[in-house]
Formats: sequence, C-alpha cells, structure tokens
Amino acid sequence: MSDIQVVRIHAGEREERATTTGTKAWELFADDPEVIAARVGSAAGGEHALRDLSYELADGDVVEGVLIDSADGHDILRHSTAHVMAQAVQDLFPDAKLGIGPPIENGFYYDFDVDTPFVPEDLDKIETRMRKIIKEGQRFSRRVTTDDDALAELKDEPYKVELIGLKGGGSGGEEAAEGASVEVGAGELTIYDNIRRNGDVAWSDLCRGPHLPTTKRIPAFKLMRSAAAYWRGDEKNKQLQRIYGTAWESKEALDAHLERIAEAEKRDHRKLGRDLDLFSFPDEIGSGLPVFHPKGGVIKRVMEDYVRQRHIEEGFDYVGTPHISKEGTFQMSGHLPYYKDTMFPPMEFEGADYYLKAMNCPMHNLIYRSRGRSYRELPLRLFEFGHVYRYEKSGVIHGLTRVRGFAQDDSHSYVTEEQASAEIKHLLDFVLGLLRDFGLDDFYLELSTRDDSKPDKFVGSEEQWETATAVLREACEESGLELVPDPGGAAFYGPKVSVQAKDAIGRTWQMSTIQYDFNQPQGFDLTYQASDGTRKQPVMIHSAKFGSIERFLGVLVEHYAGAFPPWLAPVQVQAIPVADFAADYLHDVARRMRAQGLRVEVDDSDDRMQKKIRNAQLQKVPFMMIAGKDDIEAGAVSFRYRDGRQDNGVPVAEAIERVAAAVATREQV
RNA sequence: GCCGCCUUAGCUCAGUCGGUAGAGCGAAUCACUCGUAAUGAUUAGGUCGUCGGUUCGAUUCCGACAGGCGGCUCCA
Repeated sequence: MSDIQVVRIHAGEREERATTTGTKAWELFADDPEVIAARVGSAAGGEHALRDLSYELADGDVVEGVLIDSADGHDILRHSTAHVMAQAVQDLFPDAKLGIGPPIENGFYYDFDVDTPFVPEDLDKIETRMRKIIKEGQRFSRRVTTDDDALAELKDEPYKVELIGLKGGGSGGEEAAEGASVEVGAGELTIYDNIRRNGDVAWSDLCRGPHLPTTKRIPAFKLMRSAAAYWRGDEKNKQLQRIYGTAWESKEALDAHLERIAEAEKRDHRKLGRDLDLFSFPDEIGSGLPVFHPKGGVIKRVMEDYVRQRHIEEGFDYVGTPHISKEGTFQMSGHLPYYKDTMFPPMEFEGADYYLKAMNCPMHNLIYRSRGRSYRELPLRLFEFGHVYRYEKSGVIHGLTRVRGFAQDDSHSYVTEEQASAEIKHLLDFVLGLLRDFGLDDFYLELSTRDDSKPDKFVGSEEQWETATAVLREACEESGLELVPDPGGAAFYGPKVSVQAKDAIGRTWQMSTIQYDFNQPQGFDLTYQASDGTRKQPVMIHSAKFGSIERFLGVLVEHYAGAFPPWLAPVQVQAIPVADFAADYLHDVARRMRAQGLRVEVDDSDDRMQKKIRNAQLQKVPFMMIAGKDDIEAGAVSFRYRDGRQDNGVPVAEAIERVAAAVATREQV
C-alpha cells in the first residue's frame, strides 16, 4: 500500500500532519482533540486521486478517505452537524422528509418537509437528541452507490429522489443541482451512513461529503431558528421547514459567535433610530416609508450637503426632476416592461397614466435631449437627489435598508464611447474616496454581468455587452481591489460594478454602483454632434454613491453603532452646567460655538449633572462640555469625551477651536 | 407575495384559565442647586393594533385586515 498523507484541518487552517502508510492513517488523528476534520491523500497519486479509496485499519475496520476540495474545516464540521440534526429530526419526527442540508456562512441548515412547522420547544428537543448522537460517537461512513440502488434505498425520500434525477438531468443538470451540490455533487453518487459503535447503521443520507470521522468531533453547536424556505429556492415550489444552526470548533468560538450576533443586534439601526430619535416608520403613512426626525434630519442633510458638494467638485451639474411622470417616459427607457410589477400602480389623470418614478434616468435623458449636444460638452454629468418609489413586496421591507420610497444620489455621465473608460475609472476613484470619508475603507468590487442563458432578461447585442463588460472589468482591475464576479446580476440595460464595503463588525454591504448603459441612449435617441460633423450616440454611465440615502444612513448607524463622528453627529456638543448658576455661562459659550456652525445643545433641565452626563452618554454625543464655578472663574470649560476621557479647564476660545477642528477632519473621535 | 411568530402606556415588558389592566424607564409638577453614567416625592398617561364573529359579557376565544419580527423569494 502506498504512502498516505494525513492532513489535519483545524478551524479553517490546514496543517500537514504526517506521512504514513494507509493502515495507520486513521488512527493517527482518531484521538487528537485538535483535529476537527481530516483529509487523507496519497503522496504518490496526489490527494485528488484518492477520492474513492478506503483504508483498512489493523483491526480490519474500513475507513473511508475524505476529500476536502475547497471546503475548510468549518464547512465539514457544519455539514456534519447538519447530518446529526437531520438524524435527530427523523428520530423525533419520523414523517419528516429530507430536503438539503448544506453548510453556510457561520453555520448550516437542513430543510424538512413536515406537516406542522417546528416550534422553539421542538428545537430544544432536537438539540437534546443531537447531543445524544454526538455522545454516541457515530462514525460517518462513505459508501459509493449507483443511481438505481440509491433510488431504491431512498424511495421514501421524495426530495432526495428528485436530486438524484437532477444529477443525471443532462445539460441543465449542473445548474439545477447548484443548491444541492452538497448532496449529489457532479460525480458519482455517495451515501453517508452514521454507524454506531456496535456496527448498526443509525441513519443514512445521500451526500457527497466530506464529513468528520465521527459525530464526537462536534465540539459546540446551537440551533438558532426555524423558518420556511421554498424547495430549491423556487417560490413556485412547496415551502419546507428549515432549521438553522451553527457549529464551532470550541465552546469559546461558539460563544464568541453568539456575542457577535448580540453586538450586531445592539447596532441594529431600527433600534438605534428609535433610541437616538433619528427616524420612525408611522403605520399611518405606510410600510417602508420612513420619516426623519430632527436629529436624523441633521445627519441626512449633512450627508446630502457633502455628496452634493463633492459631485459639483467632480464636474457634475445639479439638476431636479419631478416625482411622477407619464407612462411614455418609462416606455422610452425600456423600464416599464421589466419593472411594471415593482412600480406603484399608475394614477389616471386627464386621459394619461402617471407613474411614481422608480428611477431617474429617463428624466435625465430628457434633460440631455432638451437641446442639441456637441462633443465639446461631453462628458455631460447630471446629478440629483431623485426620490423614487418602488412597490417592494411586503415581506422584504426592512428598516431603512429596504424601503418603498427613497432618495437616490443619482448621477448620469453622458460620454463618448472613447471617454467611457476614463469616466468609469474616475467614478470609481470618486466613490472610494467618498466611502472612506464615511469611515468605510475595506472594500471589494462585484462585477455583475448578463446571464447568457436568459437573453430575454437583457437587451442589446452580445458585442455591446462584451465591450461594456470589458471596460468595467478593466477599471476594476486597475483599482487593485478584489473583484468578485456576479453572473446574471446585471441590469437589463447593461453590466454594473458595485462596491461592497465591510462595516465595523465585518458585515458586507453593497454600496455604490456604476453601470454602463448603451441601451437607454438608443431608446431616447440621444445624440451628439461629433468633431467630424456626424451625429453619434453617447454612452450613459449611471452611478450612485450612497445608492439610497436612507439605506446608507441605516448602514452608517450600524457601522458607527450610533456613535457618529463629530461632523455627522446630530448634536456635536452637549453643554452641561454643574448647576443652574452655570447655565447662562454655557448658553453664551454655546452661542459662540453655533456662530462657528457647530451644533450645540445646553441641558438646562433640573436634572442633576450626573444624570445629564448619563443622558448625553446614552445619546452618544461626542463632546460633553461641562462648566461650574471653577471653569467660570477661569473663563474655561471642561470636556468629557464620549469614551469617558476628561479634559478640565480648557479656555473657551481653545475649546471652540478644538471642536471645530474635530468636525473639520471628518474623523471619528 | 409565501411560511411561522408577534401587536397591552412614549419605550421595554408583566398580566387577565372570558368579568374592561400593572411595573420599570420616560413625561409633567414640586422640593433639592449638586464637578464627570441614574436625587426624592407626587401626578398624568391605555376604548389592550383595527374591523367583524361567538358570548350575558371579549384585551383574553375565532376570522379578516393593517403593522412588526425571523426566514424564503425578490432587490433597476
């Protein structure tokens, strides 16, 4: 028997463990608590060559080699935990039919077809059962089978039967099996048996693997919630009951994960929006239609002022367009056939159908077209805060991040084909700089292209798409940022680049978008007079930096956890008199600060000073400015910063200067 | 839109196995005038999401609708 490499994989890190002969390979890591997954490969034939080999141990037991392709230890751990969960569910609910159960980011799920949805108490029971299975140390054992054998064996599992059918389903098979790849993969069919110590098969599942050696290798897990999910992600299919869980290499890692979830909840902009009195969603107005309170209004206005100023500096002209328009505008742009369902129903008036606009591009096109254009005018850059309304399905509304009415910081650059590349690179630079000013500096790009298998979802010729995609790709590559492909994610009129930014706790948000559009200029018959006197069609480049002001604000609330940097903070300075006698003094200092454009409030309520400090702290005000007898005598104030640091006896002029400087930097404090 | 859960004072939540409700915080008033995260007392505040049904009686049980939450689907 040839030499075997045993590689251990611990929490996503790989480490070569040993080279040995096959017979002892399994024993090497069988008792190593560090190992949560194992790969067995052949030194001679390369690890992939051993996919199907099994190894005979000294005592005659047979152990399967596990092949871990791109998956890391977490995926194996989580997928194995999903199996244990499914076994527990079928133990407790014998009628439950299996869907699929893949690992996902931070966890796993498994779908079940059951008559009654799971309730939280069911999850407790399932967890208990899972602990028992884990304790039993059932071995995950791989078994190659044939389609026919598998169909016979799994005849009571209709969804598994369907997956087997998909696998062999010809050209569509690969795509159709996408969601099911952990079950059947692309190659041969395998079944994993969970084998008890006494050799009994406790449970089996159609699965491509790989898995942990035994269930004992699951150190820490927790079931999180149950929810319905459409079979194979298609809303035409039946909904199955999905249970989500998470699994980690240690109790500590699990606790840290739960801690991160709690931290994310604390940052939830819907909660902070209420606590900090920023915005609300009155039922009376309607779902997904926020109102901004004075403090939220300040942040919104500062954001708008900033982005308007930046656009003007970058050569954009600020324009304005109405909220409603006759149907023809959206016919011309080509939007209506694609998006009628997601536009609010039209209002009939004087024999015409008026729609609330769901996009601004058509309006900008009409500004472009309002007179003849010369190549000398290009690039022509138009920018506005366009208020758009989209009839989002009721189930998707979410705080400020998914609403039915919002303002886009929408811009369109009309350029010659030759200028497109430079304009896109320029926009990308512009966008990244802007995001950095909002404290976001960890990015990657996503390039959304058309889906060649669904030509009816996209307009334009293949060459047009190729050109446009190439231009975008080049700009992305030049930026040096990581580029992730998103096939099929393009708008109907052209490909797009989107900037994905990571927030303070590592969550990714889609921010700005840049889209290359060769279609609308044609629909609107946009032209310019070229230098040679001919009429040519411009290319239109859509870009939105915030995307939606509402959404961006929601993301910022979560990114900063409500503790905005001074330039964005609704109240920059909270003045707190030690007692009443100091209120006039602070009102005077506040007046001088306001004259510098600073946002200052004086808390002259009859609360005690400590209470006022607490309130200011809870409101996450960056500067607390305190004054009592000592300060008044010295013509000074005392600072308390948001982090609790103090600075006593700062002369008033210097204090004002200090706050103004902090605001001017746009930096967090 | 689909599945499940939820909706009681401004907020967070108790409670009523069907006999119309409570706490803490917040608010208002009064007293205290205080040096870096909650002074004390008093008072006000709710047709228990809306509409309908069952019932002698509904906040409680049933239904519809609206809104919210968690997912799915969707996201120009």
